[in-house]
Amino acid sequence: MEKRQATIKDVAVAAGVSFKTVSRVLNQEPNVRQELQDRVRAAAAALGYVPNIAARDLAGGRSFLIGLMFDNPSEAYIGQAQTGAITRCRETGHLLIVEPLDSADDTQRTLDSILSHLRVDGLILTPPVCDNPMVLEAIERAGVRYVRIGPDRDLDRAPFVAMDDVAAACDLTRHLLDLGHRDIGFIKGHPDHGATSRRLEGFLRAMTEAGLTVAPERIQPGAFSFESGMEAAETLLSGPSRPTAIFASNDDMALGVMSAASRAGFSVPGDLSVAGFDDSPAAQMAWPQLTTIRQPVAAMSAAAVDMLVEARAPGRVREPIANRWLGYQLIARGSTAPPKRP
Amino acid sequence: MEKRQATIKDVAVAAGVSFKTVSRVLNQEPNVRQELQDRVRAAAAALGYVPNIAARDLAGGRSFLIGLMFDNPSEAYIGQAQTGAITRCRETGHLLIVEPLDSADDTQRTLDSILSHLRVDGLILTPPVCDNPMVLEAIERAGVRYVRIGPDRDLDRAPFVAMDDVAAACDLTRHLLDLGHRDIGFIKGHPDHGATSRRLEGFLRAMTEAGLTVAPERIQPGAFSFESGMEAAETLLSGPSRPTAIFASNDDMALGVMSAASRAGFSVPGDLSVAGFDDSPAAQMAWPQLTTIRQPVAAMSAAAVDMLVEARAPGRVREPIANRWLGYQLIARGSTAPPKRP
DNA sequence: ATGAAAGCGCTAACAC
DNA sequence: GTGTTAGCGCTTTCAT
Repeated sequence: MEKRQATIKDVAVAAGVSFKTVSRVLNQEPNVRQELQDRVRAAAAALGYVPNIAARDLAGGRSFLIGLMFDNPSEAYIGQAQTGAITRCRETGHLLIVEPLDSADDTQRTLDSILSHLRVDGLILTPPVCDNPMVLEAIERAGVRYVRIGPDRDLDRAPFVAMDDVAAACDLTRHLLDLGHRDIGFIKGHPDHGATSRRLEGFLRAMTEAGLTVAPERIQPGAFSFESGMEAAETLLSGPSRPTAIFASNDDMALGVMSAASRAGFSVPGDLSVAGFDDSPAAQMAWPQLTTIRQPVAAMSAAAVDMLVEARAPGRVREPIANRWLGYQLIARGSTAPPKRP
Repeated sequence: MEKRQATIKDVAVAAGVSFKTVSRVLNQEPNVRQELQDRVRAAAAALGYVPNIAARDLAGGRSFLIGLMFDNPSEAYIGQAQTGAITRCRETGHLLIVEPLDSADDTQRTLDSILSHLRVDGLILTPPVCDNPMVLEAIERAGVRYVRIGPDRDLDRAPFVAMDDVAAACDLTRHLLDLGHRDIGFIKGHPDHGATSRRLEGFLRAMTEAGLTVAPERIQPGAFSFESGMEAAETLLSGPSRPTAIFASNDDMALGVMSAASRAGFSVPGDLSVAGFDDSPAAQMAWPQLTTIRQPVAAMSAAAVDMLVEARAPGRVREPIANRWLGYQLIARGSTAPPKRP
């Protein structure tokens, strides 16, 4: 059988101080002499002391639990989000609770029930739940603090961590420019999504910075679907002159572009370079593989944990959490190459 | 701001009893008159009372946290396991904690650290961590109760929930027999895996029950890999007489069989029926789609939660947890059909 | 069958 | 700077 876990009092006795001083050291509160801090830490280490979460919760109102709420069709995305969150949680002494939501049964009652039993210091929401009004309302009603990952709407409603879509689109466009492309088509995303305008903005900025102007017909509407990418590509490739590269606002549309291109007799990347966005699993299955932008999912959820934990640090006033914009990763693969005719 | 959460005392006042009686009702302890039970429950419901987990933990030593530890390459498997576990956790008032392990950094120190901070009522282990000796030792050292899902080795070491491989293999064989097959080849799995012999046993049992004898050359070795399936199929299909169906001990090998068959000029299922095991994602992507056995992953993790929760029910002596064998699902798809020549 | 008292391990106010 | 005194909300004794 196990020996009884050491408590804060055991540490206090071993260090020759009052147990309150131990508490101060553990919580990094000010007003403890360096010498005592060292003694306390040494004693804690020697005893293998681990604070009792339940007691800290009961007395201090902090559960040291972080919740991850999701309702995402992509298992891979969830896996990355969990990994990133748990890694940071371990560093901060928190535990990660998962709360998968099944859009089917998410009645208001179910949500309220889940939330009333949930006792976390903060909740992380991934897309698309992070944009679900009913969920957000339930969480706010329950008075739980939350951080959204890559939200699409209502950016002022709550703190979030997101990828810098503008910079990423800018960078991806520069990749095409560096390859030698000058005439680049762009396919917009679904108009309801916030990312749509940000990606367009990044594209235009890079083009402008390169001293290029973009003809209006080079910018086609899309809807983030394979079909919409195909249709847009047909339009872009049918005119009297055609672009040497197409930047689709996501991978699904980029795949549609590749399909339309091959049907029209153009080879990728020989006759046409194609770039996507998201690095979805399909991006690697396509042939040639898609050049795209990968979201830093693990880093985003890790950052979300940080934001939540910091917001509840001892002696912290309840001030608003600042949003964070994280870097992305440009994945250059086979679907982009220098244009044949300069 | 939120109103203060109702406590057990509020419920007691509302119900006109002592708060200890409320505690008894909530914990389903004996010795409370039915009338009082009803009154307490009504009061609790009216106040929207939810027990404080931290307080229960501190006083009673139960955290109402269940941990799910995994290190599994298959995101889909993990997703199902999580869904099944969380569903049951919600019913029992528990929270689910995830502990992904990264085989790379699982030093003994890391494991001990993780486990010392983990404060759960029980741990669920999925394959392959559930067969990792270092992990099991660390958990036992930490004195944490655990249940394994689909373990492969050391079945007596700790309670587990598993699929009945023998029955499933038996059933899948019967499916082939019912289709009219009499000469069936079998490809064994990797010799190190416990499932290997169980699946063979099920196959042989069904054949025997059908009054058939199996020639030794109809049973080929394999290693659960695509290549080993291919090689085994080449052997099975090259002899003077060939089976009309092949039962591979997992999907990867079944896919190898299909590949070898088409290379040898046999069509599936026209000339040869092929059955696999596992219902891996690839089983649906193949053409024709694979007839196979699906493991009840979600049901298994739900059962694991049950076993853990029941073991800690109030007034429960610490008696051993009984293992559970769960049903499987036979997924009949296009790769199996009646034989051409009877 | 019910209630009263004690205390789980810690943090939050206060003292000194 | 450091220690003391109260609880947090519940379960556990132990009375009755």
